[in-house]
Amino acid sequence: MDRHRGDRFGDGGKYSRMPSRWPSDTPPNQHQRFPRGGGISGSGEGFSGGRYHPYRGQPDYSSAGGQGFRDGHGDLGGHQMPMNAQKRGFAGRGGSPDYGEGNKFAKLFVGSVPKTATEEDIRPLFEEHGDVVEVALIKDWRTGQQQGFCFIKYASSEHADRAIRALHNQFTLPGATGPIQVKYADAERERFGPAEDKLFVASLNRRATEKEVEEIFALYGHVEDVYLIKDEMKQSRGCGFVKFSNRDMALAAMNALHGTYVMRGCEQPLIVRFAEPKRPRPFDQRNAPAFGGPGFGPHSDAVILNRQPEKFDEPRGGHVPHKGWPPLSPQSGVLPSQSSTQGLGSQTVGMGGIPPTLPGSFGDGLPPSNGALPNLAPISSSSQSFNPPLAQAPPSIGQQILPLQKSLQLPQNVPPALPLHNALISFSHAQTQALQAPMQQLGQFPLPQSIALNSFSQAQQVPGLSGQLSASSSLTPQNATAAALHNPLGLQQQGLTGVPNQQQLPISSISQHLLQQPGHQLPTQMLLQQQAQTLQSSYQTSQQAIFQIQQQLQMMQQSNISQQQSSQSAKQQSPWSGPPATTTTPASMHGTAIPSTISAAPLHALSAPSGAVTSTCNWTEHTSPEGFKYYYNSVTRESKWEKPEELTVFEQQQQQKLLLLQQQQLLLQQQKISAPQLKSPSETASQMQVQTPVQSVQQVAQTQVQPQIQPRQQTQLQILQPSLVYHQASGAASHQTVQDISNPQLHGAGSGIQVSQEWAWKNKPAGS
DNA sequence: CGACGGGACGC
DNA sequence: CGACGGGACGC
Repeated sequence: MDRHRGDRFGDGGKYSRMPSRWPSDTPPNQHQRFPRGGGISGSGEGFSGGRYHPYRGQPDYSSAGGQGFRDGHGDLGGHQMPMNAQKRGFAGRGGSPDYGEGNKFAKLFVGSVPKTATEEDIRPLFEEHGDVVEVALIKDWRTGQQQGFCFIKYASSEHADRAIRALHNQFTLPGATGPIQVKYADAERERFGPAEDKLFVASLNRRATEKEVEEIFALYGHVEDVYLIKDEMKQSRGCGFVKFSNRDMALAAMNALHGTYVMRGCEQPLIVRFAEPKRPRPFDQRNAPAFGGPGFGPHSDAVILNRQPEKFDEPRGGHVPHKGWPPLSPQSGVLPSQSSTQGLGSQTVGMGGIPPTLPGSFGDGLPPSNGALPNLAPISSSSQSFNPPLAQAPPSIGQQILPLQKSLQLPQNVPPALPLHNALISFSHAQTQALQAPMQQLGQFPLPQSIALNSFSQAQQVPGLSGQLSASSSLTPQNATAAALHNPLGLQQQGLTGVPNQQQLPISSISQHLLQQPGHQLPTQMLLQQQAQTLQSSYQTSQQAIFQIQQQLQMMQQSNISQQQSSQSAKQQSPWSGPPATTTTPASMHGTAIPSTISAAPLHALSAPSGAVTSTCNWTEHTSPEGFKYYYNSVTRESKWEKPEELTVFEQQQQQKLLLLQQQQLLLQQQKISAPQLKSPSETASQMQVQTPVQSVQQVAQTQVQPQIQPRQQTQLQILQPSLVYHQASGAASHQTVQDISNPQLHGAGSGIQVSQEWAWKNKPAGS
């Protein structure tokens, strides 16, 4: 049909794959058909290009690709939900062969296709990942010139999903200027419900690059896209969009980062919320909650009635950033032109108030160089861009804590209890961290490993430097949890102790110290009550955290299953069946290989808690831009205004689990309490949680009055509860952990750095 | 506070 | 190769 002249790229070179993807998602076979990599034409140098993710090719950390994950639409190849759930009314534009009759096909938009490409150039690549029903190279109907993009129609969305995961940003077609973009066609989007995997992010450091932003968000899931809005001068405007592979990741990130994470050089914590539709029409009923029957618009009374108080769908997280400014990949090297950065740095905050004592305190493995600012480059820094920014970057640590303070005096019409939600959310962070490592080991989790690890090791550092301690104090709890969670996975040893160099104060030792602290001097009463309240008020949020975890666990399980299957079954399978072999153990793991067996058993134990409880619910609550609640099913892609009964039931189950656990703990603790000394305030806390229903919100705010003690409690709890957490693993257990974990953060935050330091100091290794 | 690029429907 | 169809954000 339309072959085209202009053969710009004479070389028969095929697709040049982005380097980093090489190991993981190359289908075993099919190589012959589509020689990739090979001696590829260097043309596809994606790095300098202005597009996002020019860096994706960097070898450093992003090892595993985005595959192995169910994507936002909740499909994991194979099992599928009865498609019938697909709404008929709107979704399928009736009549069309494409959309009628089951809506099977899925059309993808493919961008960055060389205008000279032919179908023969394109099709094979996509056939590697699914049944291609059609390839449509779009060209201007007048000039006949190709437009540089095409549409690929797959037999089903599962195939399409696979293709997206495998190809988006992963290949550069010969002659193209950047990697191909693979996503659902606009026209398809409305069939798949709201894309709630995209976040709007503001309060970013204007000097931050897309990469840096990605690194922050990558802790919570696979970041597919980062776009920073820039002014005419190409300068970032401090806000942008982060797109995840699915909404759970997005939610996790939002939970953790919003209102808490302060980028270095910034005074305000990040604003993170679901992005509103790009199109001028914000919330057309046709798109998202499209169903619900006639007269069921956002403005109908029904909806309003359905509206709920404020469920913190967009909570603020107790996230304690790994480090204010992620250590950038070493090789990212230097900006050639320093000149271009003239005026920069001006808007960045000075070091106001924060002691400039933590030069080397950031990743990089740099030993904390005492006091010197020497390695702090002057303003010109931006060239070195990566370490130097410290120059004007006040110790992120301090900043990271500040946000928490701020969150305590939260602006918006948020109930005073809200701040404590931080706690829970931090859980999701810790959880994420905990789960990441294992998953990465499995090669299933597309997160920058180095980041997670760094977070760990950094937290462990807790060196004598007081300044850093503040950070440590806030990080430790999370890591403690992470560690705890690692345990059941058998990962703790590797994951934590496997970083001997940096680990100056292993969690275990911390815990021990904490345990050794006399605990009865605590004015616990109020605290406990407050905690109790926290428990209550944060239930909703915890639900989310729990849900996320369960999701992740599920994914892990599924991954394992598929792995097993794939390893058992013949190697010659459909190119797109099953995940890639995950044998490669990244060198970055400090040579600590994790037994491949870790996953299965413990995980099952985790996600198969006491009894046959529903582990997940595909329904999740969302808030439309207008503020109306609606519900979206990640599997069926249905969305509706009314709360699905499934969800209600699910929540009830979770609630029950919670209560159950509480009771168990109550018993457990009553026993202990009867003992001579009250050694564990946290126990009492749990007790109180049960006994004290709802306290006046005011008290919550006062929580911060008792800073130093919190950490102890927290850690203690960690130790006391592990069994519960592991074996019950129910949402309740998780919740518990979360809650307790959070406190130290809040308190540390509330009282500022000194407190944190104090705490850290007080808990320093025995000798002192 | 802030809000969207890059290419978006051929035959 | 066809073309949903209610009811209209809010600065």
